[in-house]
Amino acid sequence: MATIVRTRFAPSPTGFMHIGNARTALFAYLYARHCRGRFILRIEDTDQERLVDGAEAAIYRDLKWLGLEWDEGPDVGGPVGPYRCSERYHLYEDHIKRIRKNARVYRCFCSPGQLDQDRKLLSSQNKVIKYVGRCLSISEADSESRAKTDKFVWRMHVPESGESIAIQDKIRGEVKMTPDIIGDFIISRSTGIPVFLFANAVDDAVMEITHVTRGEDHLSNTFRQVLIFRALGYPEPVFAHLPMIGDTDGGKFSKRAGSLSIENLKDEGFIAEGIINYMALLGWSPGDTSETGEKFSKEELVDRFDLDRVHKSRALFDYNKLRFLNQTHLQNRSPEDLAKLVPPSNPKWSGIWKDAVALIQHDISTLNEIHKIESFLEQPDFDSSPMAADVLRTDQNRKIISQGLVSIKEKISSGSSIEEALKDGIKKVGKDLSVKGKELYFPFRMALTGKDAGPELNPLAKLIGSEAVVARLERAVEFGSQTH
RNA sequence: GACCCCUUCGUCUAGCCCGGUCCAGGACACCAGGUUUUCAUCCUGGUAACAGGGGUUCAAAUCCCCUAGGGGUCGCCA
Repeated sequence: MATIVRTRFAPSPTGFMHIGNARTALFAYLYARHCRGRFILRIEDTDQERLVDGAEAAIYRDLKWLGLEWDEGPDVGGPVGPYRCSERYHLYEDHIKRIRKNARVYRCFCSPGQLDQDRKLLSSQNKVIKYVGRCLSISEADSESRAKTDKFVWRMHVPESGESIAIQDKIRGEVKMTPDIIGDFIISRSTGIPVFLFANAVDDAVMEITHVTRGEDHLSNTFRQVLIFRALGYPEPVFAHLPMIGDTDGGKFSKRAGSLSIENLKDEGFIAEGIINYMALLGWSPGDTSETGEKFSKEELVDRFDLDRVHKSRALFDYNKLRFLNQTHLQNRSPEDLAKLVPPSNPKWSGIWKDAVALIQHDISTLNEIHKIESFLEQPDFDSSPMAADVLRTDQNRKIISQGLVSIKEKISSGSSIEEALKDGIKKVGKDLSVKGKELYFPFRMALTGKDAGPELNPLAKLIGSEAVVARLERAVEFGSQTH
């Protein structure tokens, strides 16, 4: 029986999903799909105090929006469920019992305050900070009787003299740690609920996760989890500790994590294809891209992705590159599609909206920028634009525009389309007054749009129609003469 | 403080395992030129990096050692 690759994404519902979480999910997803394996979603809600209302729903929403569909999870079920840790307590209890038989596990009655003092003392002496072992020597009989009245946690003992513990990491290779600095660690709280370290290891084992992909921040704790796997007699999974993502400002990523949440990015007008493409390139490389470019669809990523090519060092988030990649994916979409996704602010534009969107589709990096086209659909407001005044009030430009207007009107009345009329009209003034290039075109752009940048003029003219074109030019001439 | 991980253009990275083809390639950003009779799009070109120091070798971005810097962990958080 060939073992099927099983990866999981195991977020805790304590807040929004930021780009770091999402990238972890993406890598687990891509690897599973690449290997034709299974991608599992597990909600780690063992810390009831930190649960945030709606956070679990947000996880589903964001993953779905990104297109990272899971094969097993709390909502869809699966063969090794339930997939919510809070519904698996009976399983953890069984495993606590089991580990008591297989390993040195003991009750610890130390209070949190006591433990805190211990750590401070150790720290002031520049010693390794770990549990001092105060409760290790309590006899089984004493332990049993104290347990009836006192609060206690379960600790797993780590012999100091043991061999160094090695883990196999798919990204970092073999990583070793000597056991004398690990210390006896808590596996179950005084409430009876296991800590993350334990529940997470048990779940990964029972759910037969073959590849544990997670952030590098878990690397140090992995050694304890390996001890748990061994004591329980479960095979160890392959670990893949992903590099962290840092902030461009050099500051801590978490400080700006809010603005880098998936929800926020979506609100800013980024599309799933763009975000997926960008995240894949953060910490992973497809190799030589000089032939292929860096634009990849999710399917192409599934095809190429492998944990072997994940980087070891952390990557800094680069907003510019996200925008660029988002733009390339935006250019791929049909104008109809985009028009539907981003409706016009004013329903009166519904009829021409698709064509309007087509006009700026290639100039935008986010969906929200589509609305920029709306300002070109209205008569420009010259009065509030110093630049328009500068341009339209020169003698030469007034002449250019008014002569052009005459030609354009003639063309229209002789049956030309507005595009043709505008094009030929401008050409004619250019010839008559022998001006060309920017000198010729800029006055018309300003007269028609009131701006120095925007979509191509001829298609825009077609979009707004001949009446609007004439009206705008007339208004421009009038405005240009006001102070003369 | 201890331990673990990391270190190629400003940023993401290729190359590193299997030393020579690398006075280090691509992409974003930036700058310049071209196309579009403006801007943007698009095309072409340019600036820009092997953290530092020792070794090994005919030859090192690539192998070894040290130093420095960055990150992570050390919680009845995950």
